[in-house]
Amino acid sequence: MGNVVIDVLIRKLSHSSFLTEADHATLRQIPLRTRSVAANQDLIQEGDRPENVILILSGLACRYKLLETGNRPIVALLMPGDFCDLHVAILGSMDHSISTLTQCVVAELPHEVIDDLTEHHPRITRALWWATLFDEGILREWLVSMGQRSAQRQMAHLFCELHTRFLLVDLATPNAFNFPLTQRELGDILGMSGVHVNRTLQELRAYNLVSLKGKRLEIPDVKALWSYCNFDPNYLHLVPRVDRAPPP
Amino acid sequence: MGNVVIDVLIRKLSHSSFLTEADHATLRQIPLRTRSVAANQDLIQEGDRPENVILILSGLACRYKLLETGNRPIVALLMPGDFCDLHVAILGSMDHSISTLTQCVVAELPHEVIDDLTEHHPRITRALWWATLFDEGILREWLVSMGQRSAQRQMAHLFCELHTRFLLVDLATPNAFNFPLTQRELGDILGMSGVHVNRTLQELRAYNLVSLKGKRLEIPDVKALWSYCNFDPNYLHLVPRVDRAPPP
DNA sequence: CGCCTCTTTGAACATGGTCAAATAACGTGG
DNA sequence: CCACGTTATTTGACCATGTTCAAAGAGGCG
Repeated sequence: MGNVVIDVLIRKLSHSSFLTEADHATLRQIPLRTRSVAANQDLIQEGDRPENVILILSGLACRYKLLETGNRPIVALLMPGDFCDLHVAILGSMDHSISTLTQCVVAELPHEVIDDLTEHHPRITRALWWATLFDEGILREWLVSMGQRSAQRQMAHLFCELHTRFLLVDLATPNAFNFPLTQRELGDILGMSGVHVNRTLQELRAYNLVSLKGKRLEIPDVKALWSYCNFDPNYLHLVPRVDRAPPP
Repeated sequence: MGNVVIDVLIRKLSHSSFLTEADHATLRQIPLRTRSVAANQDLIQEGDRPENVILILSGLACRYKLLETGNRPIVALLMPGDFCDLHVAILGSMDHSISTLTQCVVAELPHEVIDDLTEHHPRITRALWWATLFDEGILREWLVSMGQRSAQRQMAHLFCELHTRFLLVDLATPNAFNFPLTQRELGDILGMSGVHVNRTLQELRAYNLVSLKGKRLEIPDVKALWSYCNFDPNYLHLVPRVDRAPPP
């Protein structure tokens, strides 16, 4: 019964601890138009005023800005369960572009669906707001990483974060996850050249902190990696919140 | 009649183009408890679960994270009209701290006020949401700046942004604004050492792009500064939005 | 005046970028 | 399955940008 592809959204939003079973049912009743998109295709471009809200169902995508230099800094990674452009309903137009990094399956939700949810389902609304603030916390942490951490620790920190986020949507094992990006793309995320990404990666490998081969990242000792880069997942707001439990 | 100190909030939110005169009146009726806070005092600390939402009425404050290294990267500047912690109502706890940079006057709003607004005033809710997304856009741009722009252009870009933001709340002239930060603090924003801030500033001065003396920043030729760093205020979403005008 | 903080300067050093080329991996068509 | 072209990874050498450490001026404020 209902809509099973949206389960990945439910799985993510459940970490906000706002949703009830009834809300899950509501979400599962949303009619979805899904489509498959090849790798390296723009889903949305800067300046667009899209009619639909796009939800990633599978694959990896990114937010990026195109600079005059030709560089293409990546300012966010989007994974299954993430919305691309919830905020366009409020802001009116995109201030950045979104592209797939791998082949993706996405769902398109008409704005009316979102409007209806925000009108009639306060708990779901809060969960959606939680999701945008989740993204904002990540953005702050990336800014700190970029400004303050060494290349090695910055990269290690990113790996810790991605591991945690992939675990959220059941896309990681306790010690590994698929990491389909090229080193060049990883450099666009970390703000460093492809060459330096390569050297940094080799150092982390030499320390036995990670191994990246065949598009799969293995973390032999998660605790060791966490402590190497002082990873504290607090900014992801996943711990059970003691107060403000969802109303019955 | 009503509450004049909240005008700075109204002035900022008016740029979202969601609010009507009736909404302005609603906001002016909010009872405010204001207090003055000295410079360099924490308003909120990481991990706090504050009862009230804090609104800056005058002065400058910042979001920052305290690192193991003792460094204190600043991840946002808060100016009059900005909320400190709207998102705590959703996330439950702070993932960063907030400190004053100068003496500030702040207002404290009980969460119930926010809850009431979000319950009964959809246009105000959208304007508040707009404000959080405004912050997120800035965060993305800071990330791009940090990762991609040279020290000079990164600093120039920050000055352009601050000038624009101060203009929004009538705290800048067409060519200048008060800039009370030390070079060390500016370094915490830009992710560079105090020494390098000094040298970078001197270069911008030598190019006649800015002059910073006596805590006041002058921009002799705004267009020149914009084009020097390719500043495009699009990410601040201030242009009138063609669709989705506020309902009558 | 005297103290403290902020700004400025210099010199040595470290980190990461750029350029160029070699090697490896991947996908496609034969 | 192999040959080929293409893209990704790896390596080396040199260069640019920004850091660190140390110390000298300038300002602000009691």
